[in-house]
Amino acid sequence: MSDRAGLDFPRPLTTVDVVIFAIKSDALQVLLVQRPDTESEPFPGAWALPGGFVDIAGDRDLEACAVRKLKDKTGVVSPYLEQLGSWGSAARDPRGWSATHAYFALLGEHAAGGALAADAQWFTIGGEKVKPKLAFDHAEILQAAIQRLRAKVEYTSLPAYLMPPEFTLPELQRSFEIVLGRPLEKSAFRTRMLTADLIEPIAKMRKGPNRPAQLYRLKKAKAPVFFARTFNPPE
Amino acid sequence: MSDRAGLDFPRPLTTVDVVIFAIKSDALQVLLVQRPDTESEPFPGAWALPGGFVDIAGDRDLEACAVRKLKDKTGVVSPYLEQLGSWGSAARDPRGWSATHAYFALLGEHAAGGALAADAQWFTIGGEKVKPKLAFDHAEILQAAIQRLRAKVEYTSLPAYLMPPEFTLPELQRSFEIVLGRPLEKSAFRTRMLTADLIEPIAKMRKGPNRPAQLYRLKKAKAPVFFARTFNPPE
DNA sequence: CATGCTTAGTTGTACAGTCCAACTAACTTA
DNA sequence: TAAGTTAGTTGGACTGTACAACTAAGCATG
Repeated sequence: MSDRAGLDFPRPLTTVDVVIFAIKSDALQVLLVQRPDTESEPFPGAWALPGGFVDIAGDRDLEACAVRKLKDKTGVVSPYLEQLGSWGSAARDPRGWSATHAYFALLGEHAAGGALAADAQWFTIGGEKVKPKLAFDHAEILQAAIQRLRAKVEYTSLPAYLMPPEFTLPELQRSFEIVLGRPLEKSAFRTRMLTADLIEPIAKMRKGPNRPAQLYRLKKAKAPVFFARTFNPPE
Repeated sequence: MSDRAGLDFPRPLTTVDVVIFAIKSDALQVLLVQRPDTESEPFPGAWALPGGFVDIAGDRDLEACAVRKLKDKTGVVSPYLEQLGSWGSAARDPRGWSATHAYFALLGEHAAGGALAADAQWFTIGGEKVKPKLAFDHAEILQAAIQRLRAKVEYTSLPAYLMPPEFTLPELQRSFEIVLGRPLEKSAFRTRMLTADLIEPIAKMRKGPNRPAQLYRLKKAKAPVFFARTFNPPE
């Protein structure tokens, strides 16, 4: 049945979905969109990850489709976009066998504060899920994205993409802690960040109610940094 | 154009491809299949990764499709199968917009020594490629798989899946070195393997021309072990 | 003004695990 | 027996994480 000489066989429905993360209100949040509330649609009115069908006439490749769908809902281009994985089966969509190519994106604080499409909204992540029940297998995809992000935060600089353009080291540490859901040891964190080729100080301090803090910014065109060792796991 | 109310729009061709690794002749090898030598097929007679179209009537999900295609060519089920990623674009296949969901598999020495389908053959990997020019974008997929495998070998126990049922520690170390393409430090390697919950000694020694070596086997139903730290990078 | 509190930044020490050199153990060959 | 080889072990140096304790720099209060 596979590798048919002709191409006249049924093909899976093919979509791209994007898990878009940001830190808002001191919490990790994800962008969801509300599906149309019409009876002819699967999961009417339910919340889902942004995404939809691949347009083979307009999308050059999968990543271009992901970039398009992200921009449709947020109006911006993400500083970090990574392919998460794909899900495909007979069971995911009542309309028939379907597959999705999932990506996850990290939005900086300023980008995440902008206007959204009318059907889009930020939701706070609790554990490995959100409050609303999600359409399709999107809860599973969201969980996979959260697990992937958290695993990579243990040994990379990924949360730097969630920061505003200028930030202090304690603020950066806080972003790691929010994603991971646990405190990190300050001196090890500082050593890690200051010895990596990642950030540079700017000639400005953050004034607050206590001691002023040095402001930093990401170095130009910065790819994520990989560290040789993870933070120690929580007990 | 996306999220169309109806489903009467063109869909991408959808395939699953599997990068199957094994160690044979003291080298990392990958299984390739030769495409049909007919003019009506794209890349006639060229070597390609095992795979092909998703059969939406017979394949429950993407992974089932991958397992089927691996078994078609090798006759066995792999002890380790991991999703690698997906590639989809207008440019990969002259027949039209297509997407593939790629997996990589690790075959133990015994499984890799068995009979193959008539069109399949093992090829030695040099650097991040093989000698033959591959069909479609399979050279790119193979490169991604090799990079993924090597990156994960720095901090996991993955090469254990490439071993025969019984092995010595120096043999296990050799498998890591073959995949990584560089020597590893013996005492650190032994500490790593013996303190992980991965292998157990059996009541048998390997007799050879020098000192006898203790034989080990993988502990039952063993998921890969993750280590907190990578081996030090080569200079 | 002094004191206490808070957060920013720093420092010395302990620890786990990687690397290296050197060693002992167990075999084979000349 | 000596030399060579591989298997297995050990002490010390190194890296970077965690911890406790400290100094620095502000603010509020009495």
